[in-house]
Amino acid sequence: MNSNSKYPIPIGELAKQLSITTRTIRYYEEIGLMPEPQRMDSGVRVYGREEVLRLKFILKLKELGITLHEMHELAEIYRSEQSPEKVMPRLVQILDTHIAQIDGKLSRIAQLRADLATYRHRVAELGLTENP
Amino acid sequence: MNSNSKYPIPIGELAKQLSITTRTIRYYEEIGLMPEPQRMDSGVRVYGREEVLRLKFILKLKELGITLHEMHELAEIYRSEQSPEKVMPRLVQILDTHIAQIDGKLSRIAQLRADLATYRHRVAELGLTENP
DNA sequence: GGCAAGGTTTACGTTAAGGTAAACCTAAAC
DNA sequence: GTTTAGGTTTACCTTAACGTAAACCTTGCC
Repeated sequence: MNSNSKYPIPIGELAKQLSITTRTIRYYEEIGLMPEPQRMDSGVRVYGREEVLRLKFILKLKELGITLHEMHELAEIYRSEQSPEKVMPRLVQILDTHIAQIDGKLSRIAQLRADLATYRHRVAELGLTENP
Repeated sequence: MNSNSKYPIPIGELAKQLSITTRTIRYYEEIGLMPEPQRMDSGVRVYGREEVLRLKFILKLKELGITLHEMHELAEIYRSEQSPEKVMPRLVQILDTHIAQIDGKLSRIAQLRADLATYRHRVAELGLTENP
């Protein structure tokens, strides 16, 4: 075991590790999703383990289609309640809403795809043409 | 049977019927997704059955997450090939791509939801907090 | 000492899919 | 004849999530 100085990590390296840009990290700070980090004497932002975990979670949720706005809402709940127990229901609710939407869209698009395969010769009638 | 003058239909009524705004219809024309329609003497746009079908199809695809850009691509293929047979493969391909993306997202988000239910008490570690 | 790498802040640019407003026209209604 | 409803074009505004550029600073390196 080593206290292998992985942390604190400067913004540039963190960005590189997560395959995002420093702009993105600063942007999340700008809109209040990320906390104001420690700075080096030169003013460079450096991040600790906590903040890195938080950022990773943000990226994960984003990848799943949760908007930064929704995350902000969750962060607000946490900030005012200081309890994960209060955050969970809302997070689950948001996830369920997304799941429902995605699920519906998936079945409808699959249905359309099936219809197209069956009625291949009738594409024209679906309106992709101006000539009957 | 009546030639129940449903067509040609002026832009305002069409918009109302489809629950969109006239701006949207004009926008689709602007970007070349809808053809330039007939006009009344006053200059008002009027649409025939063909164009209405086309617009409905556009709205359907849009609802399913197909971008206007992708539709434009399909329209281009049709315009140059003049054959639905040429359009179909690309349309199916686009749909498949979307299905794959949606499907992946759906399973990942469902997985996260399940994880949250199981590790409810560990939300903090997921980074939604700044305090270990 | 000088420059290149990598920061900093401030601020304007971008994309998608329209919204909204201004200035004008015309047809129907009162 | 003038208000009202519904068009027309032109053109700037909006939101999300950053990109990009300008002007400046600090640190390591030759």
